[in-house]
Amino acid sequence: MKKGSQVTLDDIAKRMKVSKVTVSKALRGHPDISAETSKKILALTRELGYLPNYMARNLSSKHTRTIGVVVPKIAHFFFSSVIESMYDAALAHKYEIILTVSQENAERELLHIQTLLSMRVDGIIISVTQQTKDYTIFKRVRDMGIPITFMDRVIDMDGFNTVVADDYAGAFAATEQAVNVGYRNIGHLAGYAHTYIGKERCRGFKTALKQHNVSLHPEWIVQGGFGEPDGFQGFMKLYESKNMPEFIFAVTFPVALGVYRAAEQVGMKIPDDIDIISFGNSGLNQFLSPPMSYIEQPTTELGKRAVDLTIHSIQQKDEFVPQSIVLPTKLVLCRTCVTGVSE
Amino acid sequence: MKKGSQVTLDDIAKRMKVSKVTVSKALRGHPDISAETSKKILALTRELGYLPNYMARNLSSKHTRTIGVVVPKIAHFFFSSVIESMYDAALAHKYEIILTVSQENAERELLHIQTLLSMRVDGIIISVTQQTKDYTIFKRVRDMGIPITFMDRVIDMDGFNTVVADDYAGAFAATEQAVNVGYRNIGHLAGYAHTYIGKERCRGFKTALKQHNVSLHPEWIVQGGFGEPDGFQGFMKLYESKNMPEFIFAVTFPVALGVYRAAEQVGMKIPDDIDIISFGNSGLNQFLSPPMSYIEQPTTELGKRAVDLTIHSIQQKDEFVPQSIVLPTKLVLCRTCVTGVSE
DNA sequence: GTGAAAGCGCTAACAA
DNA sequence: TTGTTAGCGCTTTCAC
Repeated sequence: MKKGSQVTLDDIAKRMKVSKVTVSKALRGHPDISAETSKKILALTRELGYLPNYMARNLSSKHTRTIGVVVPKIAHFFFSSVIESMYDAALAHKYEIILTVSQENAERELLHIQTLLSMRVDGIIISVTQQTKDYTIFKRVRDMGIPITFMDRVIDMDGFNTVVADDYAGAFAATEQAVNVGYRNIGHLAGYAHTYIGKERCRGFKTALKQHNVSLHPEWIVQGGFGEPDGFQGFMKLYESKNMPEFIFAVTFPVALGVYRAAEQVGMKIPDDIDIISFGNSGLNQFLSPPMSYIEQPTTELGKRAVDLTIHSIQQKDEFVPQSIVLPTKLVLCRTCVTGVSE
Repeated sequence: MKKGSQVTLDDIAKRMKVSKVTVSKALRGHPDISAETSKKILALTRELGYLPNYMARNLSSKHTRTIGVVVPKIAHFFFSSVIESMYDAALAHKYEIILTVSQENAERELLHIQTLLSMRVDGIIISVTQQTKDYTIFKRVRDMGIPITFMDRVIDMDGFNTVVADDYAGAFAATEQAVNVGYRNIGHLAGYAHTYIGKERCRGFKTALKQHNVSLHPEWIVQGGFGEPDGFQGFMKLYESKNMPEFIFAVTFPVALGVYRAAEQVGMKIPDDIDIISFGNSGLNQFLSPPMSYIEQPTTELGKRAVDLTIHSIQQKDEFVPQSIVLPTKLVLCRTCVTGVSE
């Protein structure tokens, strides 16, 4: 049997001696069709192994029950968790997810958005790359009437759905915890200042210091990316400056990992020689030595809410009002950032 | 602007006062069209922000340049790495990936395959769930003439493409290493015996023991799943039997993690009280304490080869010959499975 | 409750 | 080099 020989609506219609319209309606549970004909059609359909051709269906119906997703990375605890929950949420609504990966590359991101548009997805969920600066495509998508929701890595422009963790409050809580256990010399490996999460987490950090009258050392806020190598380099930069803080607030879990690796390399013990807390974690945190305290991100919730919101917007179609969802984070204490300084 | 108002081939054709066929050909770089008209068309196309409607294109062209992928999990180091490399490989061939997640659920797996079929993907790559027993859908897909390649989690039936790591040889090497450093009491947390990887890894384990004249204790081969909790339980079962091996070969990295957690809980030190090696690893292995020795799986290669092979099969279309690719693994030594027993 | 006609946006085959 | 005709498999609209 060749690929072309898939059974079609017409085949079923002919066998049943009804029109294909009847079959089409029966398959979609349209109330027009009598229970009896419906049942017969369903039976034959199953027998012949009929599978509707979505291309044809979508072409005439003008919607695809499909959501396009663009993420910067997959092999990354945060994103893989979020993505997995998106798939679950979509399934619950009988929507399909079309996932694409930008690999932190803005050009590739644009390409993927165009592909998703060509696939005529009903909505788009996106976590932008670290270097996304051109927002014209997003405006264009919105003007085309297809809802777009930004998740976690949002952009600083209004008029779009956003779903984020409470980056500010989480960073504040983490920093405050460090202060509470007695640290006064606190640094921050901060990621990129031009991204939303970089900005918000840094703001939470600074505000917490100020509110607790702890002096802020600008040279201890080091910029960089959000990955493990960035954490490593950031630590090294502090280390080589011969003027290290006692404590580091890492902007992401991978950055914190970089610190673990760097500390090991230069022979500093965590948490005694250098203490740390991070924004975000991974399932493997408990196996770190020592297990690190962290701000827990609601990954499952993030994915689910992004999907739910997008579908909601799709269904509103006409005048849709952009919504912003901010999800609470949680401070989880393990074996860092708990003892404080022995003065 | 509403969603319906996307610009179509016809719009461009009318503006250009040519037929839509000309435009269609120009867009696809068909040699029929003169360079000059082509250039003009491309320019207008860009200006109007035309994006081809893949539904329509695919409906008439009978292929989609799309590969459906079904995996049991995403938030898992092995799969997320493989998936990421699949995306890269597909991009290089200008194919799209439609990813679906079975969550280790055979029913959901079947559902996803049907969806992919409805989407008329040109080929399918699948890693089956731990409980997939019904192969009729796979035969059906094959009979429909659409290539299907199994990756890592393959089935025991011929006539399909397969891409796997050399599970047997890897398990053999791991076990042999344990023997070489002096262990004689060696156990195996083995996963499911009815799966291909479970079977092959166990076979490698047994063969290595036999070949080195190390006696095999059936009670030290404990079945279970491939996840972290399974490793935990497996360890506990051994522990509670009051008859523990000195060494454990873990069938997967998550299983090994379970052992780490269990050992910590009962107060046994790795590698002194109980030593271990695992099949597979994760980027976080170096942060374990102690870092574990492991059999490295060629995740990137696995993903790439699966995609390449699938596309190859798609392009052969007519008489396609199923191919089996076995990729070598590598023994990586860290701080377990290196010292051996102090007799 | 059922069906005929039209068309979704595109490509394939063939003419001109 | 360009255009005409037909049709992919389905849904929609409206008539019966």
